[in-house]
Amino acid sequence: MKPTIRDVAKKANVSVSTVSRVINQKGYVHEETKVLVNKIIDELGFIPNQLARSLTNRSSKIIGVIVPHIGPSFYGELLEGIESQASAYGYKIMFCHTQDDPDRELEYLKFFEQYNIEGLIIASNFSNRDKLQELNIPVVTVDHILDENIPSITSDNVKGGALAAKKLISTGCKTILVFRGPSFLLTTMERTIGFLNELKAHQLYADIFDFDLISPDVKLIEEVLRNNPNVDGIFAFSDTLALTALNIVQKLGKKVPDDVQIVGYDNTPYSKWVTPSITTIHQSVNFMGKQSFINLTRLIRGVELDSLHDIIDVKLIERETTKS
Amino acid sequence: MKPTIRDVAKKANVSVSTVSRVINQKGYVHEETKVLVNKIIDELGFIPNQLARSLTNRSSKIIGVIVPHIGPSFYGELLEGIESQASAYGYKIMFCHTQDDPDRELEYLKFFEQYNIEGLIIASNFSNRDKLQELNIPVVTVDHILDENIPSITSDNVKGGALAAKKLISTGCKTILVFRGPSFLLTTMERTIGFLNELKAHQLYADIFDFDLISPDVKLIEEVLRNNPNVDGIFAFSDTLALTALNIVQKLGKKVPDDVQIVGYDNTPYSKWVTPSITTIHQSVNFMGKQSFINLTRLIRGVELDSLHDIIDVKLIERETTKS
DNA sequence: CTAGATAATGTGAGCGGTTTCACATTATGG
DNA sequence: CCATAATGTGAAACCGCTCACATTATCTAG
Repeated sequence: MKPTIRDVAKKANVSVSTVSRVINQKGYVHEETKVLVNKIIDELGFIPNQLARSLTNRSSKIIGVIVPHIGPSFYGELLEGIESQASAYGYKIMFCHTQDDPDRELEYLKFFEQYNIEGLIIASNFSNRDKLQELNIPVVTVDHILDENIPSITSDNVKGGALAAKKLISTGCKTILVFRGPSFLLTTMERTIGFLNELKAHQLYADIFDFDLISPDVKLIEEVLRNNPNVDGIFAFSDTLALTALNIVQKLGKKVPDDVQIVGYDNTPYSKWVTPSITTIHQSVNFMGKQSFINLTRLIRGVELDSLHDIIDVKLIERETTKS
Repeated sequence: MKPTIRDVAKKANVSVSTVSRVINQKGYVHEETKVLVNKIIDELGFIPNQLARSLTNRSSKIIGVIVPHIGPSFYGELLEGIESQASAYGYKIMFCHTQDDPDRELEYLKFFEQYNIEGLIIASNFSNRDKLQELNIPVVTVDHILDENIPSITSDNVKGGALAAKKLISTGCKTILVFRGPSFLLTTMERTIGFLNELKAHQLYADIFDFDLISPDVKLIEEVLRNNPNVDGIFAFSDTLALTALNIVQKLGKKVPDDVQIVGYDNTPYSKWVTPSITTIHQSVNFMGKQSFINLTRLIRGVELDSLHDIIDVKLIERETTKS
């Protein structure tokens, strides 16, 4: 049986509260007894039961994290960022992946509630906004903005779009296609705006097509490309999509970047290794994860945030799918 | 304030214990009162506090998961598998990534202990075997075998190696290189054995080089390839490694698969989309995750496992980096 | 030398549940 | 018809810990 605080108290010949004080470094404790108690704690291998603590404290040292998927490297990196920061602060994270299913979201919220989580980081396109209110705990969203009043960390998608546009324009593209994600995503819309604005400034225009960013419909891409034989520039909203497009473009007998230039998004690890390597927009995902946790702990402690909506800079990584 | 069981009891005009019986469907409770209590529970939106329950039950409904990283799609998929299964069983998972640091492992074990986790899934190459014993909870390892007595789920790495060898042999490779992972990994050794055995059966031999599977040393690969100008077959232990090698091989002016054939490992999403697409060994990672959770819950319930060490089948996915 | 401040420790009531036990009521059967 | 079993309910102890408050020991100053 695991030793409890009482076991420690008994063996040290002090009261439970004294042991508690030692553990929590609160209140007065004589130096000698402190040493003694710590020695006994060590001997017994006593580890305070966090569940019991949480019960009295209402502070579980647990935060919840909701992501739509885990597989794609974006979310993997995000989780890594959050987790490493969390563990440094003594927090544990409970996470779930919703697969964009609102029902699962709800279910998970209940789960979290049961464990008195102290805060919630949401990286999915969350649908149950009102339920969130009921929970009455600090919430931070990442990669999305759910509500004006809910703090968020997003990357500068408008700039991302603009950077891609500038690159394609400066290298002479005239007939440009945008292979973007589903239009209900904020990221999709922002990148689109950034991109189109930049084009417009140069009297250019682009046709837009919506795809699944994770496993795009190959046939559809091919069809689009066949229908647009004059295309000389593509802005794809994920490297996966860029890679798939790249593949098909080549299959249709065009040279990249000579005939068609492509800019992807995410700077996934493999984008560097494929041939030709993919020019892409880099987001500091790990940093976004860390930052979201930091902001969340601020909210938990009741500290004002510097800015409600943090926007993380992005940059263009030039590689071989664009001309120089 | 969240409603407690006492609030429910008061409003329903019954005792707390009755409410508890209703919730847990234990012991006798009159049908009518059951209906009434359930109605009130619903009205109040009462959700039993899992922390409090855990305290009496010693069953936290939490399991711990330890992975070395999260980013690589292998672990992402694994986590997805575990998590989806866990949530279906009403379990939550707490996870951490150790980055192969034994100290972090220890730290996390303490964390987990504080939360009375019911079981542990380890997918990292765990170093603190003895500490594990002390924890005294069910443990399952995935992708590794830590100990004869600790149940494991691994994929059939020997077969994976053999499949790769068969493929390369059957398509005429004579001068073969193995680009494997670090030799301290079980997976590395098993694949090596499977591969070499198959070669030996055909009086063939391969030179072996150890690399980091996630971010391999590019210069080193290039050096190896320059030193082995006659190579006509490469077995790489990850798709990342395969892709990197592919890249360099082409840079050195060789054709894939005409001059050099390459077999990768993992069947990562992008392996299908690169040009040429990568022939690779597919592991059912998601399934491994699910299975590991299922086995773990068996152990938690004290049910005997069908087999202590489950081995999941692998298969060869033929693509364009090998001849047909 | 004693009052009052300060340091050190103990007591006991929760936190929100579960569970044992005792008791009351109703059903079964010889 | 009364003994015995099955059913339904509540009171209270307990899970392991924290915290407000009470108590005692020590110190300092007048």
